[in-house]
Amino acid sequence: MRMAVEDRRAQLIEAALAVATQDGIAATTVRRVAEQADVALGVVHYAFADKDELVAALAARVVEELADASAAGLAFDPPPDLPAALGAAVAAVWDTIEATPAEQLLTYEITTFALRHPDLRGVARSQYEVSQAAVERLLTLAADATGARWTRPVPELAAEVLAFLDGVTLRWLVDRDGAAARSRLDSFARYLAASSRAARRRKARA
Amino acid sequence: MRMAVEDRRAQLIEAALAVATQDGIAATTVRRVAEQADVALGVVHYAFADKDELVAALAARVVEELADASAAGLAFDPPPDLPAALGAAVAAVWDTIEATPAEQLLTYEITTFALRHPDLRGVARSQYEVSQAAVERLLTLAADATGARWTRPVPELAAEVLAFLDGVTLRWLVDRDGAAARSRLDSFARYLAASSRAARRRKARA
DNA sequence: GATGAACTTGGACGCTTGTCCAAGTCAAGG
DNA sequence: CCTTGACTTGGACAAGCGTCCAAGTTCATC
Repeated sequence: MRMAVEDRRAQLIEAALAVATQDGIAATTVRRVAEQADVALGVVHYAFADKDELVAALAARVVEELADASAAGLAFDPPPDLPAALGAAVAAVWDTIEATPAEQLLTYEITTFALRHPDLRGVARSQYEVSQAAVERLLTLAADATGARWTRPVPELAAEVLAFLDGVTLRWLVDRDGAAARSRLDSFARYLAASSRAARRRKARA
Repeated sequence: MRMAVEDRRAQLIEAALAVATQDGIAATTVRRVAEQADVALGVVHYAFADKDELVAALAARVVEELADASAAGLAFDPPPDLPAALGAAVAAVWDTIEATPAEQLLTYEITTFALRHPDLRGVARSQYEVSQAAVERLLTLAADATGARWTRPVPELAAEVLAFLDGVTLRWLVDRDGAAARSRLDSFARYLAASSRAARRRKARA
């Protein structure tokens, strides 16, 4: 079917994402992408100058998806106090992760791939920028909603949360022990709550 | 030069390790390995039936190196108390990591690679088994040396340490902010120390 | 010194990869 | 209707890949 080149690009990026999610970056060849999109081989090189350009677009798309998923993680139940709110947030985030192992694996693949290709270093950086910002928002929101305050800088806390979450996720991809992962996250959530001061009844101020 | 087939295998594994460390698994082709070892192409297939067999041997070698590095991390200064001991241990481990970024990256690459190839799943598992055991030894040793006791199961603590360390390392590979990494690890070490009871003067008992 | 097993050599093979292009098809504007 | 620019097609190309093998070399053993 005939398409405008920008629409074609979008379609091919989705196709590349599908292939990469299923079989990894290494298996994401121009031909596989064309086949997935049900398109002639030449079309791909009409829409993208290089394979590198396609891969870069794919990487950017993965970061975008990461941002979407992070944003979705911000919706959690009405929390009574900070510890409970953190627990709920952690559970929500983890549910998303546990439901999408292939996407998580692809994220790590993109990271290592980017580290091997200097021109994609920016991609790896933006992965962390996006995630860091999302966690900061979540921490701030949790504190605000419960009227508590963090006793340490939120960016530092967010970086630690992110590191822990990354490590737990990667290990879970290997051992698939969801219960262990949840327990580790809960433990960390309790630690985190220790870096906050409870509300002092000034909830009605705003 | 003529060699026994097992020596040849060892040599080729080292060559493969060198190539993979420098340019990643994707760039680790049979030809590159042969060239690195300064050996004819056919030699590789005389020593290994498959490329898969070579890669499996490489992966095992990386795990082995991980074990060695972990063991080396157990040697740290005489600690006065547990928090200080943990700080010293963390610093020692981090020094090793920061000195070998390419090796760290390769470790993550091996993990994701193994996750994409079901027959290598065992490799990914043993990466964690080795690291987990090393961290457990380190935690036990630190407590023993300072006469303190952990108030939570060591395996749980070790798993959390490992997750955090993994996450911090991966992020450092991307942003190369060593100061931030150290600060995060210190923060976690303090949290860890909170899961211990100080010595009660029964040091002379043993 | 002859024999046979162990190891090396260099090249060939079929396949997949990214890239490229001439010719064809389509849709819109004059 | 015809022209023009945009998009598609199918195949070709060289390079790199893993694999294989027949012939050559080396070395220990008898």
